[in-house]
Amino acid sequence: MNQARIQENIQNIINNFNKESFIFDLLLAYGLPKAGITRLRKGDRNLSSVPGEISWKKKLFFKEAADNDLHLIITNIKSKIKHDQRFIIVTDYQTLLAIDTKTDDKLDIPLNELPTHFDFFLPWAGMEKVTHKNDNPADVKAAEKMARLFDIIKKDNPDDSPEFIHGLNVFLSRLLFCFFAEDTNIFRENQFVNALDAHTNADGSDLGQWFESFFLVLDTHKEKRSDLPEYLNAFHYVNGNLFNKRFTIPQFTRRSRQAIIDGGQLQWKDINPDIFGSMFQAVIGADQRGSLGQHYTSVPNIMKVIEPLFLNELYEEFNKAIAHNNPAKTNHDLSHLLHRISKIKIFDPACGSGNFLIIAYKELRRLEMKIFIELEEIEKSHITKLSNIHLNRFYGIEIDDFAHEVAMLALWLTEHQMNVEFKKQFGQTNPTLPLKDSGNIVQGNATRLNWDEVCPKSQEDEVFVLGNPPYRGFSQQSTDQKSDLNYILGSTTKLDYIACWFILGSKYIGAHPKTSLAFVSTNSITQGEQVALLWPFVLNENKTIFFAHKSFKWTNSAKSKAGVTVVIIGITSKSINSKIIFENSHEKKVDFINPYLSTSKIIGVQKRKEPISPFPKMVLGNMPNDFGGLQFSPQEKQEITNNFPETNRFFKRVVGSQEFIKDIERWCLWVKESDVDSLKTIPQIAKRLLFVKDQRANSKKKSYNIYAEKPHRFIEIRHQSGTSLIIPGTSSEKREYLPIGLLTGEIIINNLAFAIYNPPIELFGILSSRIHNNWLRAVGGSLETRIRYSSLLCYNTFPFPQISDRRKQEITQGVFRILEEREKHPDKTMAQLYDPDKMPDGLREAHRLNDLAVEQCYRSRPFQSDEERLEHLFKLYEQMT
DNA sequence: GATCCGACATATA
DNA sequence: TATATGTCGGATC
Repeated sequence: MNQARIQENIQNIINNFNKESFIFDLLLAYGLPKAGITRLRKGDRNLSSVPGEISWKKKLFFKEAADNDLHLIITNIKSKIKHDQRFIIVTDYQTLLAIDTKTDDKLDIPLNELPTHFDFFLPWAGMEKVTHKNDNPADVKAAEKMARLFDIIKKDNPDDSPEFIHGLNVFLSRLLFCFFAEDTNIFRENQFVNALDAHTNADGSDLGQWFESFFLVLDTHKEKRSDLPEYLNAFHYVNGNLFNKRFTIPQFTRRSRQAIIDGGQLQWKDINPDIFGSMFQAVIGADQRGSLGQHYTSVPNIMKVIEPLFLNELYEEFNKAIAHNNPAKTNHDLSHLLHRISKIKIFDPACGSGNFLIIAYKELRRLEMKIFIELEEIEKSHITKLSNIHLNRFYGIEIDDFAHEVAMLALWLTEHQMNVEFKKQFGQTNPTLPLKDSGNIVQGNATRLNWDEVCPKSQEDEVFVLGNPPYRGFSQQSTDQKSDLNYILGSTTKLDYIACWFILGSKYIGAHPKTSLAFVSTNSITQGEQVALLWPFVLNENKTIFFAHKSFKWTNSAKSKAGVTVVIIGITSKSINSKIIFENSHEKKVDFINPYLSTSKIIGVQKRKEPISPFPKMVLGNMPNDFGGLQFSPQEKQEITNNFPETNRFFKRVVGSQEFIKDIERWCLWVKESDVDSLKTIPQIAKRLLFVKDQRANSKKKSYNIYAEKPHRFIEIRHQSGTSLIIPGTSSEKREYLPIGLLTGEIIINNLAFAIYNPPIELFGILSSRIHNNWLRAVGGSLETRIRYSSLLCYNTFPFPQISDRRKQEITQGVFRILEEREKHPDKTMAQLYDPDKMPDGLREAHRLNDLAVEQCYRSRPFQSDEERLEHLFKLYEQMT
């Protein structure tokens, strides 16, 4: 049961309040076993015989009270209860008091406010109030410690061969296992570090040898061991292939030996295998240290993937089964579900150190436990309950050798943790040692491997592909990554590297009836030019997007978080009627989700060289490619013109997005060929020209090299004198209107904005209209969530009808109204004028009138909503293309 | 020659 | 450190 459902349940209790059933309804709302609650109600499970009191072992002590001193009553109860009841509740049905006996948290609220405090009782639903489960400083500390240890050992062993590095990776993961084992009852407490400390020399000289024999012991059955000192023989057989290969063990020194002993002092049981593995990923490459853990996926984000991908559906089946009034039916359905979840395969083709696999494993084990609890309630049987969810149905591909070692290790550690949880509940469990098979984690390049070989599937297999593959924009990709993309697509492309995973994932799903996929991805594959490039390769063979999380900012608890905005996309070939869009923690059921993650019936808008509407040409501003050399701040310019007043004529104002929006003064050199010689006589300018010349000459690009000989000029010049319409290339998404402007005089627009030279005035009105804004947001690119204008994608594709001169005049009048309103605030920048909270009323009204005039051109009936505007635009777009 | 993008970049409070 | 909001020129077509 998820939290939203629980909250809904509680709201229902309050809305249809019933004194008699309140407490039982409350327990039901959290998904506690129905059969148990029924028996509690009948009385045979109630440990209290006092009327108005309900006492349920480990769960609840409830008391109805008419007295006015509820506080006194609850304190009294707290001091007397003896069946480990988690919550005490006392109420007079006006006020509700509650105590969480485990955390000592208290609740004191009017009863009708219960829905907003529903989280207080979440432990009933198996959700502990761990405030920052994913913000564990212990993980970071441990990772840093391991990184230091790695450095020390590396320094003492200057061997860079791949074999040695691999051996070191394996050694570190074994060490991690030992640390963890002695803190979590796999070994005895401190058994490993004590043994090491007592039986090796302080200078580290014999430590390598000791590890060699120690690992051999862990890999040998107790019966097969002989002549071992008692302290070594006391270690259990571990197996699981963790210790079965021989590698060169590094040399140790006093320092590295001490570092290992110090490592044992950490509280390893506080560490989450879900996260800590990711931290260690960056241990190896010193160049990655700064970005330690930047890219690991936090538990909440993993949940955003696995819940809609499969977990919610499994819980639906679970809830349906326990809702039967017929125990035999419930029993049957639950057994079926048990079987189903034991057969599920989970596959992460970019698994890193296995976070997704670990969380998925944990969630399946938890569901399995809940099913066992329900079955127990029904049967009171003593069938042997042992988990049937095995690590060998978890698959992964990881390119990094160390991460892949850690992934296998972390899966074992998680299995152990779940076994401990299981034992607490059922008194027995599968033994942790000797370790069984771990997950099927393959080390390799996922873009080159055959996924069907890594995770084979029969027609009956239910497979869920998930993960957070690497993102890399086209100009950041390495040569190898480019050839990976090329290999998959058969041609060069401007797609992000993650496209490999979507395309291969789609191929892997094929037409398989029981396979779905969901990845966390950079949002740029759902915007701008990439949409039309990527999605035809993905949404083939009846595949659809069946859920999507719209753009949200990437976060985790790493020190320096990756700067990216992400989406989550689920794809399947199953036919699913109602798709779900998640946005700002709200979900919306829809019929269709397009690759922009909205609901219009549009697949992808392609870049166009020419406008489809009767518009003049829009061009990118003038591109300096000057490495900063040809542009000057007012101070820099003044320094020169003060000394050489005749140089004033060489400078012109230059405007990009920022200069226009924030009214920033900036100057550039803009000269005729004939003036170049006199330019060179000014020392400050000559210096700049030399700089530009050098930079251009050193560029990899031939076209830049050519212009090294003309360092006084911008490389690409498109300027025309007269009036120009400026459209900023990037602008905040918070603004209701795109701030555009008319520039007069010789102002140079640079490549950070677009220009229409000597435009018809009504174009100003059309491009600043709400309906055009809708279009940009729908089909344009973006920088994270900022609006990014582009001529080919936004302007040339914008459908606008041919209009009469009268209409043109109406719009032109509106434009003048907007300009007048702006002029009333000469001291304000565009950023201030278009701040959605502070926009002057007059300006807003002028825009409203402009919108009306523009929208009149499409149809006489006014549009009711943005959705309606977009529908209309898409229809028109299809007609016009 | 022209342009769209960034597991971003940078200023500001 | 968190928040707000747009640089610059590389790589590709």
